[in-house]
Amino acid sequence: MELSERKLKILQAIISDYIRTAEPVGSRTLSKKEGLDYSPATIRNEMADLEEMGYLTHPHTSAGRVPSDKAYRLYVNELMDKPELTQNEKAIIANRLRDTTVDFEKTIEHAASILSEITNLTSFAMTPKKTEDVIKYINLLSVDEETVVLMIVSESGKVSNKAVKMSVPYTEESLELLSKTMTYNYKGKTVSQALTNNIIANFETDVVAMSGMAEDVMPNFMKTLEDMLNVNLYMEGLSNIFDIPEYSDISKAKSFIEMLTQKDEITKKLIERDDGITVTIGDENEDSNLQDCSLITASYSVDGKLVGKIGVIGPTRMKYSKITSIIEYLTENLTDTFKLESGETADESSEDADENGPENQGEEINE
Amino acid sequence: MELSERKLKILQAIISDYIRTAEPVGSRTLSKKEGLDYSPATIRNEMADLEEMGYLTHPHTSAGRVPSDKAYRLYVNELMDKPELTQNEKAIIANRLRDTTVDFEKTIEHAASILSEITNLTSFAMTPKKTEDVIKYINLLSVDEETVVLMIVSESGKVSNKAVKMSVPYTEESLELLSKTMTYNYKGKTVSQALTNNIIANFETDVVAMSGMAEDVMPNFMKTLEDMLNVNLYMEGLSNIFDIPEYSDISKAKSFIEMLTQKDEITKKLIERDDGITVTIGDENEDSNLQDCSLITASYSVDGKLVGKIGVIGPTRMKYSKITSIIEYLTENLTDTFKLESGETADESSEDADENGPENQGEEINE
DNA sequence: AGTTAGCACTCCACGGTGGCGAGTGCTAAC
DNA sequence: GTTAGCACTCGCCACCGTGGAGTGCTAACT
Repeated sequence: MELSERKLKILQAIISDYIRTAEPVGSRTLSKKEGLDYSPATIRNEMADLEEMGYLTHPHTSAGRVPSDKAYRLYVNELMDKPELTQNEKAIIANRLRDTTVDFEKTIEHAASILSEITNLTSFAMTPKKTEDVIKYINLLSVDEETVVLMIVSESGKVSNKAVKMSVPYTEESLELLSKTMTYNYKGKTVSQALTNNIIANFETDVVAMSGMAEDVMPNFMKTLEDMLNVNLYMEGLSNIFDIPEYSDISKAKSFIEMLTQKDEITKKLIERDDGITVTIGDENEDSNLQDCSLITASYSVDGKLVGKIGVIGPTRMKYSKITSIIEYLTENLTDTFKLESGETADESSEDADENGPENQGEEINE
Repeated sequence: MELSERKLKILQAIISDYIRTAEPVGSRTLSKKEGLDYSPATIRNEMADLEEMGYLTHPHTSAGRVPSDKAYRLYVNELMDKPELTQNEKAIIANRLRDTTVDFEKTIEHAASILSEITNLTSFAMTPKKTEDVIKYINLLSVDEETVVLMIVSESGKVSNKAVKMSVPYTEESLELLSKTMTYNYKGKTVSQALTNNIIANFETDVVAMSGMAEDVMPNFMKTLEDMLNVNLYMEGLSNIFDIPEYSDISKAKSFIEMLTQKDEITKKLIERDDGITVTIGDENEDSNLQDCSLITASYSVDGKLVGKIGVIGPTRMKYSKITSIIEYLTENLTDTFKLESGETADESSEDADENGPENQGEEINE
């Protein structure tokens, strides 16, 4: 059976009505809609067809129709119109995003919380996976007789460090030599390359003279590199999931929250997802705990390379169009921020962040 | 009215029964208990007295008795016996705690998750408030023509850094001079002292020759110091709160989770709490969302000075005795860890962490 | 052939009812 | 002071019965 013009219209009406009200939609309600000037009976016939085709379901005989995941998929792919955000809405997002005084991590966390507040959904944001980050600079710095600080600076401007207890005496000169040798050996390599290259072995043969120092430093070097690969996940608005009617059942809510709080799992899944805006709806999600939810994620980039993810999780019955627009705009903004400022010095704007007046801060973007 | 020996016995029996079963306790049940060889009627009389004195309540006429917060308080203060953990239980905690390969932050997070798993409650752990941390060392390091890295090392071994974009040209020598001057000025001061001293103003007058560089560096210095004051809060086992019968009501559960996920608020409250083991029961908590819960917190220290907190939140009906012992042991262990290793190099044990065999890892401490 | 009115039917939601069980409070006897 | 006995209270639960919303089908209409 083909999806006639009229069927599409009806389907769209059902979907948007259901998204708005969370109530099954009946034929009478629909027939009163603008642009659907048919009797309830006619609409019922069409709905029966749509149900047969898998676009609608029926909680029980005498209830209205509810869109299926298949219907949402059609809606997202073809039916919905993605509205441009208004200037005002954009200003709210941009202002709040700029209103971060601290570092990169905090900005990401902040972005998640903005997203959650605006959408009234649970949001999350993942810092970039830094596998491809390139080592720029390695330095060892004397702190006291037995402590040095190992410091790794990467092309993306990230600085990682670790205090190292030295078991052998050292001089400023030997420290500098070791720093230079390490920089020479690893500069230009990505973090993951450096890690796979079996660093320690290489070193022992290369620079026998200071093998004692290297023995102290290298394990810490590896650990710091590993640390640099770590991805942080921030989650905000967790309690919003209680607005999903499916989770008014406590045991379901519990297992859902259990799943969401397993950051490692979530992170893995986020990494696997495609870059760009990605929507998965209901049973398109593998995880059984997610089958009543939809996920919208998008990626932002840092320095044009490293890719982080941000997104929301909510009921399949969510405002796909609006939310997609919001996330799109938010990630564009993030990417811009991290291009412009090239690294950590992203905070001159803290003084004039409220130039559009503080009255914008608390507003909410609706509909 | 006095609390006779017999009343205390009955009260204790009710409390421990109720903690175990979560069901109101009736007179018949009690009279069958070891050591309470009175008829139900006698016990009923005593219970009526206890209720009048405020130690028991009554969900409704024909239900058994339930301990009041006042009763729990009495129990915690006087009635309960704090059992020493068995060697096996201690080994489980110690082993799992040692099984952290990474840094300080991760260890704290790990401790929270251990605590949550063992107690089946929601746990949290706060990293120390570093107000009292003493600045040991400040360094500026050239990365490229326009970027330097500012690094602050503290007595407790914590290293903080920040990449700084320089708006004026600089030489290695001027960098070193600035580092030395800063170190000279701030070494020995605590982070909070340094912050209150109006650093920037001081500097402009002192070292006119490099005021351009200082103008770039000082704001970042302040921000980094502020950053050092940040306290991180980790929370684990959030979903365990659904086991509290009070929160089988969705709207209550929602507002509860809302409260718990406001990290700033929670952090503030944790900081305010006394050091050492502290138990607050039900309505002893100011927050209205916490009035059905009890909180047990304890403090651990790092380097003998900085104090962090760790604790659990659960139903007033929790196993106070067991949980107190667990938290006590855990914090002792944490304090030891951070004394021994003095700083960041806390990970040699990663290889032999499972010396007692991996079969211990999954076990749970019951009763 | 497509559309519509009419009607019987289905099923949920909701409020009331009655029996059961657990546990109490009181009284009177031990 | 302790206990047995008994009436009473209340929550829980299962069981209606009714009302409303919405459907599917059929037959009539355009």
